[in-house]
Amino acid sequence: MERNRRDLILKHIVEHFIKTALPVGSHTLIETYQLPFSSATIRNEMLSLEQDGLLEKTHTSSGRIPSSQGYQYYVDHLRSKSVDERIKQQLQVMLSQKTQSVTDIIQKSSEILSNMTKLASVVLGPNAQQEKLMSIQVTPLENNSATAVFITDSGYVENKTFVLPTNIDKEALADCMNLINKRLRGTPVANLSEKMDAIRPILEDYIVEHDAVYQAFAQAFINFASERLKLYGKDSLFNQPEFAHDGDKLRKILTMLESPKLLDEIHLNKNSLTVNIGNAESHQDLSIVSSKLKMPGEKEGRIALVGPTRMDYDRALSALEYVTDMLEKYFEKNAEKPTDKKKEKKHEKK
Amino acid sequence: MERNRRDLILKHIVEHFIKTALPVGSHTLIETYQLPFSSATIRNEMLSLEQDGLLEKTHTSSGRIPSSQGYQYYVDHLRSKSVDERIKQQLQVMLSQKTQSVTDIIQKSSEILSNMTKLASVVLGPNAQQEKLMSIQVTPLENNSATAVFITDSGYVENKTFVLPTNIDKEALADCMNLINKRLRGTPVANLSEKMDAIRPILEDYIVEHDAVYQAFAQAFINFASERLKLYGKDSLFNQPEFAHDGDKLRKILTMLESPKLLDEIHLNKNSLTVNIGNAESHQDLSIVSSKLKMPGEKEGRIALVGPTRMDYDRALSALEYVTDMLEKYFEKNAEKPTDKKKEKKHEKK
DNA sequence: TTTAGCACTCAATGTATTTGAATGCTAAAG
DNA sequence: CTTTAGCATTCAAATACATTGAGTGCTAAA
Repeated sequence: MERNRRDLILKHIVEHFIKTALPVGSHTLIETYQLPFSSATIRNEMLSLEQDGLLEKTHTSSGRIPSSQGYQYYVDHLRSKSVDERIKQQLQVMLSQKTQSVTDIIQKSSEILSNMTKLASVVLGPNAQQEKLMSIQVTPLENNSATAVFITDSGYVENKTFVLPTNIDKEALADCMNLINKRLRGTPVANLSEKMDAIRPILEDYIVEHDAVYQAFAQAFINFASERLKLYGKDSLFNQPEFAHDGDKLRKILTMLESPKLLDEIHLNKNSLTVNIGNAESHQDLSIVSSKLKMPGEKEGRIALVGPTRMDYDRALSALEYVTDMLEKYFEKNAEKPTDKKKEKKHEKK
Repeated sequence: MERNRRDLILKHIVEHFIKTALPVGSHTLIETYQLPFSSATIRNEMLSLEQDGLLEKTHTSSGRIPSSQGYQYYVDHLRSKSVDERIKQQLQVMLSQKTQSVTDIIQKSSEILSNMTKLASVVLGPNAQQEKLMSIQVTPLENNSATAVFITDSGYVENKTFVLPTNIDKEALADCMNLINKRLRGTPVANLSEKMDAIRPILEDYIVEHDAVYQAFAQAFINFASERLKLYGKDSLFNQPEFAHDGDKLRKILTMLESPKLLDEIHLNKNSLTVNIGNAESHQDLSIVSSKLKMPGEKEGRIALVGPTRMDYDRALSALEYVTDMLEKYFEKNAEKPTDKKKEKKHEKK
């Protein structure tokens, strides 16, 4: 019974604070939640919770707000794990559409998540070790330039346009690219840069201005290696009251969202589901909730939700859990499906 | 003489306000610029300028700030047109690098502009009427999916991955794509959507799951048609004092920067160089300075600088003028250069 | 036409005072 | 031993009020 009351109070404080963004006092608590205790009792419990580091005060005579630990405890033991029906619906509708690529699906899921939780959603693609180069194509354009297009096995495309001082011989180019493709196909994109040395002689053999091509390739490979990260619903954050009147804070958040630090933080969340609360140094007032996502082809990505420390963790976590679960099931189901080897209609040349 | 003094005062007021963001009073003006008139004289002139709608007061007994018209007059008649040497240098260094594509050059120029002016820089690519489709390639991936890559004549790449419920016959696919390429090459991307009907029968002929491909193409064509716009140095805006303490305003600005309205505004600037000042409705406190840019192949783009109404117009305009001038010269020069028809080394098959 | 001088305005700043939601503690009641 | 009533206390936030100073407009003299 004792433990129960303590938890109940903490739960209410966290949830009330999440709603109002205002410190919660003993009196408010009794009134709004009709608790059968006196304010003094609540105060005693609050004192104890504070001593255990789960609550904080903004000043000596203010109400309490949850501490990082308090949020953590709430997330681990107290939240209701209720999934918004609208998310279920939207996800189902989305998944029922046919011929969508994996990327499409993840992107749309991420948008749904962001819309429903009003948080920014970050998608981290499979890392450069897991992605393999599928094909390189070079298309000559006008003006002595050409575009190189690189595709990975999961359909990620990188491209780079470059200028050749001389016109390019299309046949030589095609031959050359065939060779390079054979050499590089299947290489994890992380290792492409190392293989540059290997293809240089091939380029030299076929193309006068091999250096331009070499540079273009090198550049593209570097881009490939840099983490693929997509951000959705950044604007949701703007509407959070804590940032509304503090331009400075908002600015920091936005720079944070585009900085590599964000990635580091998400990477730190190794578990399948973790909460990372406002660690003073890197992202004050910012929390990250993230979840691993198994993708087809033994690949692994991550979806994360980013928002103010005072975010609705129950909502965010439940939504995130639900969505990643459903996606994994969907991917598994579609992988099982016997790869239909039926040939395409053969077309007789006209 | 009279006209001169008037102009001098307006010029100083505008420039002082641009520096300080504070209303300028008669006394301040004399002191900081050592003017040989009494404060009363200045006040008389200021009154007259105000009556002509070039100055404004924030309250009855405050100093003056320039009105929109005031800025406009300043820009048209008063600014010094001095180009920062650092811009000249940086641009020169950048242009001296070889084998850069047009896009690279424009992108880097835009970054230089943004850095030097501390404003956000917007690049508007050639419109969908000017860009022509160069090539379509479909690459099969694993998991029954495939990626279609579309390239325009100036090297802009669009791609779309889709899933085919059945495995794809590579030969049929290649034949089919050859046909479609022949049919569509050279089509302005704006007109691609219309031509979808024409390619449907071809797809039906060759590919069982033609609908998936059709959808993917349609989607990519829609993306193509949507304006290509790049934004650089958005963060520069954060550091502007007017936005620092007003999260709400900052938020509006940022949403504005990503909204299609921005495009409309830039499009309205038909002249080669115009200033568009804080029109109450769409973008309060925001000004756009934009310039046409002739690109190789009879194409036309636009570069714009976006910042607070109180921006350093002289600096911004001079920089923008200088950069677009230099780029156009560069493009012309490189077009003149006789297209070197020298063949590539022919490679003997091993 | 210009300027000195003066009365006046008003945002910004500073200082006190009040208010009220909260606490902690003590002592009595359950 | 737990709960509660009651009371002194704290402190941010609101309110009111006075002060300051940079600015104006106007008038009358240079």
